[in-house]
Amino acid sequence: MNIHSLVTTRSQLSSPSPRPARASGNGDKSEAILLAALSLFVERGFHGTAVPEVAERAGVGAGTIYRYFASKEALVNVVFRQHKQALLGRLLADFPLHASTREQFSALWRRTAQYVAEEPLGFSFLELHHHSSYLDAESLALEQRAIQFGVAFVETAQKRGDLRPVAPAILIGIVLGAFIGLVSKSTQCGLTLDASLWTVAEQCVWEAIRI
Amino acid sequence: MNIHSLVTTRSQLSSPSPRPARASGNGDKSEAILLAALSLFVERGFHGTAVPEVAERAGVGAGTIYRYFASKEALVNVVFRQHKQALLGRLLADFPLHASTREQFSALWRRTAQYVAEEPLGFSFLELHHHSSYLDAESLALEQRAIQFGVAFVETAQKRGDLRPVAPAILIGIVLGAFIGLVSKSTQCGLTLDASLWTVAEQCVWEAIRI
Amino acid sequence: MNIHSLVTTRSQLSSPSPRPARASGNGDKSEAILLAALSLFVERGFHGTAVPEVAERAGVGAGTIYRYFASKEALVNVVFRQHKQALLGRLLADFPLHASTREQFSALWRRTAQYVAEEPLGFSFLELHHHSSYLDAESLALEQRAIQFGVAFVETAQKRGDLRPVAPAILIGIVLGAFIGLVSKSTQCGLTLDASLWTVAEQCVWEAIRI
Amino acid sequence: MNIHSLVTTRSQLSSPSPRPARASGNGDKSEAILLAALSLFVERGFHGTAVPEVAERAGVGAGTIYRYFASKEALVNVVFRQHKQALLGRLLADFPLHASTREQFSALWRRTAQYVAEEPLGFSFLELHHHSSYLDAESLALEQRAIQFGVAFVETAQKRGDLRPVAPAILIGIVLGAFIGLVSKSTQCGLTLDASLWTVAEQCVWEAIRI
DNA sequence: CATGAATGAGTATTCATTCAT
DNA sequence: CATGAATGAATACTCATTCAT
Repeated sequence: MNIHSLVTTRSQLSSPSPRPARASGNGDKSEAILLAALSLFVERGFHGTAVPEVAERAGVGAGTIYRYFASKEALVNVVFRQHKQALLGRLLADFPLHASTREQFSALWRRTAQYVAEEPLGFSFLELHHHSSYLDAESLALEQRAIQFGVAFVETAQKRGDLRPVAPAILIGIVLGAFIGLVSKSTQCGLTLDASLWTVAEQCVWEAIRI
Repeated sequence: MNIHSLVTTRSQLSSPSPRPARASGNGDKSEAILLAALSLFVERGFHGTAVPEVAERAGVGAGTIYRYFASKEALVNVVFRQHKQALLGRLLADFPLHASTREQFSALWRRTAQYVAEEPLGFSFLELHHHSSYLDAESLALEQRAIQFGVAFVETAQKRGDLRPVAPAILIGIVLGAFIGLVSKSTQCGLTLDASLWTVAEQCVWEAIRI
Repeated sequence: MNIHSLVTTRSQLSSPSPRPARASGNGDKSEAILLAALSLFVERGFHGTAVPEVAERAGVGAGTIYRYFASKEALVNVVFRQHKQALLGRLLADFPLHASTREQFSALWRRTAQYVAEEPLGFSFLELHHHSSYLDAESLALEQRAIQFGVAFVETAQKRGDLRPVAPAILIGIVLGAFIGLVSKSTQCGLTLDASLWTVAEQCVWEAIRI
Repeated sequence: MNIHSLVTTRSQLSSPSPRPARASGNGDKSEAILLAALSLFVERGFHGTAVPEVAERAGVGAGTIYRYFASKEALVNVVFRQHKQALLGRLLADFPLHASTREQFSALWRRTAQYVAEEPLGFSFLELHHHSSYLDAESLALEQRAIQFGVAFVETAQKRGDLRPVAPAILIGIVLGAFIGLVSKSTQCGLTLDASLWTVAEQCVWEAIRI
């Protein structure tokens, strides 16, 4: 699969917050539950979070959660997909297919940084936690799509001779890992990542992978 | 605190596996429990792991765990310190204080890679999981020592003019993150990290931080 | 503190059984749990009673107990206070402050006998068991009030020259002990304590303490 | 059964402490276990006491207890019988069969007081705890013998016209209860029961039952 | 639809008892 | 004999899920 086809197959990738309100208006409750679940999962992890806690933080009854989600596991999977899709959507939307690799890299980097700024909890949940014990097939498939996109980007760039000729997984691991480590460490140290720091960091990581 | 004093204060940092066998031989049970706990914590996380599961995988009775560890929390802290100390011990042992920054970086990179090769579960546990909800004071202090060492290394190298002049947390985040991302991604993709891949990756990440 | 002030400070002393039913009706469950706990604590003591046993006898799920009581210890303290208050309430209600010592003694004796007749389990629990290992501050304070009342009664009567001039604790120990021994022994022997036996016993014990 | 036959059937009633040492000398361990068990049962009750605690206080291994006693229940029954027999032995030994009722009562009262002074833990265990949930047939039989002795004493005295003509259980309950209440209350209040207090109390209780 | 009381399977932990040394 | 490490059944308590209101 090449990068072109991945970018244009943008089915059902939507951002979480400005979701089109359903006529019934119960999207409010569902959204409140998803938000409460997200923040608790980030704080205490999936197994460390009790469903009644989610209900309380969402301001709904415990039973209500089960009107919107079949189980605690179903809930965490919706949270996962909601945010994975939001991030992936941003990366793919109007992806500059014909720009230089450096410009493409910069676009990906800045879009992800933007996502971190706007959805810090979403990013923390997606990237700072281990999901292996509860993701279902649909979530895993979504994750696969994201990986394929990364691989396609790297392979295309390598063919152009812009990136080091090593296994894409290596480069992706380094870049994504560096990004996550950056966010995580600066949060840990109370360091605010402003535009200039993001730019410096982008330059650093670009140096790691470029030829 | 400078890097010299940190490196020479190498109190009680020992590797986990070749622990000096006690005459009584009951270290066996304790070790089996620690090993079982480690692998389960890696698979399912602390909160997702039940004590009886640990007992079963260790091949001991559930009650036996409490002869060696006061509680599930005490157990996870021993696991944490055991491996954090092992890793930190390797990094600090005979650290080449008078070598060039590049050589020091290489030593740290290869020693950590060596640790990953020998104790993959230990590394996964240490770096791929969120420990904030259960670490006790002693474990946090140990973690602090590791961070101080990293900061001291970076600051020393920056004074020498060898590393980019940005907040140490940024560089540490990038390097450590890249390392973790590399390990995690290659595991995910079934890619074996051999010596040459480690060397390439080291070169990549060095390019990210050097001036 | 004198007997007059104790008797008129009759705050929140209520009898357990005819508790004003709440509209919601969940007092039923709570009451069933308290009743089941009471009977089991009498039979086997606090430490000899398992929470699931209480649940089963109350006809509720084990978890339900924890919706009404924070812990097994909280439960036993509510049981204790419920019955201690009921007994103390009966003793203090409209206490004949201006009657003769003999009449006051008779009132106390008959009121306690009445309580035994109506709440035999409550009395057994209160007086036939050692509570020291689990009573909380509130329960101990209540117990203290009961003791103060007894001491005040004895001291007042001694000043009037109606009771033997020995330490109140001695007289209280004898009277209360005799009452308890009487109840306990007659239960043991299958002897029903009817009105005439109560009257005889009262006369006996009065002879023990009067001048 | 009359009092004469009971007093002369003094089979196997022995005092606990100066037990004839067995040749093997392991009576020491057994005795240490019984002593430790006694003090713990008094402090925390049977169900609140763990066997390893008994072992530790006795200064023996946990397994050793099971060389002397078949189970925790067997142990508590031996403790019970040991002390019940000791008390009963004192009461029956050289009982003044031909003295006046008043003198006989005084003997019983003072002998029991003496027992309290010498074996306070034994008395506390026997009389201040509920044993119904673990006593075996042999212990219950011993208890029956004690009761029969009391009944025989009362009936004999009643025939002589010295005690009130009410059911013996009533009088026994009052006397025994008063004795226990006295000990218990004075302990509670930190009051030392000296010879004169014992004498006063005896006079009080005698007044309760005499004609 | 929404609720939250009720539940029982599941959790961490304790403890009476056994048995290899 | 004496031990104490080992155990697993039992305990107090939690929590995902259901269902009557």
